Amino acid sequence: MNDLIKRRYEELGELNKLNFEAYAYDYEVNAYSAHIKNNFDLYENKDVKIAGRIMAIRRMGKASFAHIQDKDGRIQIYLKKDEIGNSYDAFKLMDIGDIIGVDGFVFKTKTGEISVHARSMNLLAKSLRPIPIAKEMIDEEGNKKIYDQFADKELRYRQRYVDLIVNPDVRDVFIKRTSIITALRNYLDENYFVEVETPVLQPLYGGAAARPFVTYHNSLDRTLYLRIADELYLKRLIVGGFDRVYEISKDFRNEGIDKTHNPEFTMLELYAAYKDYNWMMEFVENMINTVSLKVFGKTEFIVEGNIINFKAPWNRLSMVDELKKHLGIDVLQASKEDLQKELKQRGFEMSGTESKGKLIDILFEETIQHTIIQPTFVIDYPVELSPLAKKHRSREGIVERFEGFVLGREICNAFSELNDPIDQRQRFEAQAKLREEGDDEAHQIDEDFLRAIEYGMPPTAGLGIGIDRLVMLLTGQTSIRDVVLFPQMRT
RNA sequence: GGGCGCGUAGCUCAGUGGUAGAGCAUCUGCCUUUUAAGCAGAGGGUCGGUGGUUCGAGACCACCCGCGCUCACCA
Repeated sequence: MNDLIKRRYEELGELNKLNFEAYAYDYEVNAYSAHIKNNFDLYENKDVKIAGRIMAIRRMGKASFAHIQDKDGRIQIYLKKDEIGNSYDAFKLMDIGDIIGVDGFVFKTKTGEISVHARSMNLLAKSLRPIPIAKEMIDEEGNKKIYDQFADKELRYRQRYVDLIVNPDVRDVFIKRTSIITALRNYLDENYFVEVETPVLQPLYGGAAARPFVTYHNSLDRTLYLRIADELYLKRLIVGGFDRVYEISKDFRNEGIDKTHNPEFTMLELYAAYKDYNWMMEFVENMINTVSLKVFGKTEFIVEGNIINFKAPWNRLSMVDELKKHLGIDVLQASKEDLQKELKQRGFEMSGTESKGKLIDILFEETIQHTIIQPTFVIDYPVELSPLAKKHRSREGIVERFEGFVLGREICNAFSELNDPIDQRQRFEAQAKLREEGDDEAHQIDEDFLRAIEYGMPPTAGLGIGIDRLVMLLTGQTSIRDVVLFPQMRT
């Protein structure tokens, strides 16, 4: 044990001798730092009870100043030996990191800082470990400078509780995250969507192209999969007569971890009966427009030096038309070999097992996708890539599907849902064939899902939005780890 | 999984083969409106781990662990 920790255990004993309980049961808080500072005229000379963690101490013999941090920020407290007696001796044994309650009146110091002049002080929880304290200073231009900030990313993610204590910006991002999700929920609720919960443990996984986590149920004696998507269960509910459903929940994909991928991530999926993908495009742009106004009061964001505007309506681009325009290739007419040749010329390595749809997808990703900066719906995807989407009503070989892109990154995926059970069976069979050929991300045949839509599923529009990535964009974070409280780490 | 980089005090970092350093934090003393409080003094290290090279390794070499960036796969 290092000396800093040993010291704190000793102080704990000393505090007990002074009849100071190190771990209290409660404290009647009636004011918070930010509210006091923002409403000084209401609070001046009024009594308040505040509580929080000591973040800085300036002792001057028989009087001391300290900053304590509560849920909203920091406020200074002032303690005088004359006035708090025994508690002042206890305060001498306290450290940065300890949690205290202060009862006192609000005043302004000589230098103008709004503070609480203590009448009494209670220890609520003794901190036994030193926190990586960062000192703050406001320079002449009013900019906040932080010294020795706790910056080691590994420690910040593994010990998020410490990160949250010492890096206030981190807390702000997560509060924004919650506000975004709340705003999405409100918007959906106002539009008559019903929030539901569907199984995380599934006997068959589906609804996306991805490798699953595999687990095992002992008493059922069978393999179960952690869901990779909610889609097939939510559409069963559309069959069951819910007109509009949504679910916000974790999906799990057994893939690599990087800046934009965490193995468990939060997905919003929603389905609306009697609507198609054209309706859904308007719905999405209005939803994001509304949410950004509600949470941030604006639709314009500066992300990585680009001004992004989420104001509806967003651009629309046809994937096949763009490829024809920019590369002069009609991907629908072109053979698989033509596409392979085209990609090879551009220097892309292929395994040779890619389907034609996949080749079109690669071509699009490599040539056009990264040029899309402003929020844009890319429409009309090849049928091979979209086994759950309805065929385009007038164009051969493509489906009624769109993905939303911002800054070259996908933020949502949607389609007119395939409700023809005969077509759906054929699509599943095509996927099964790909699977046999070694594509371990190809869709499994879900007989019960087929059975469900054989009862009849109304025409339906469906949408999935990766919440983590949406939060990244709106809060300006460049790593998914900075919008997930406890990101996956090697153990 | 591949490539590049990093790991030294609680935190942030110096230290290019010869006694392990700084600032903040901690401790002692002084200080009753300070604010990166101040002044004077003190303590604190398995230099990520294991081997190796060397008279001598924090530094050089090998392997391992962890993290970051990046490429591949995916949302």
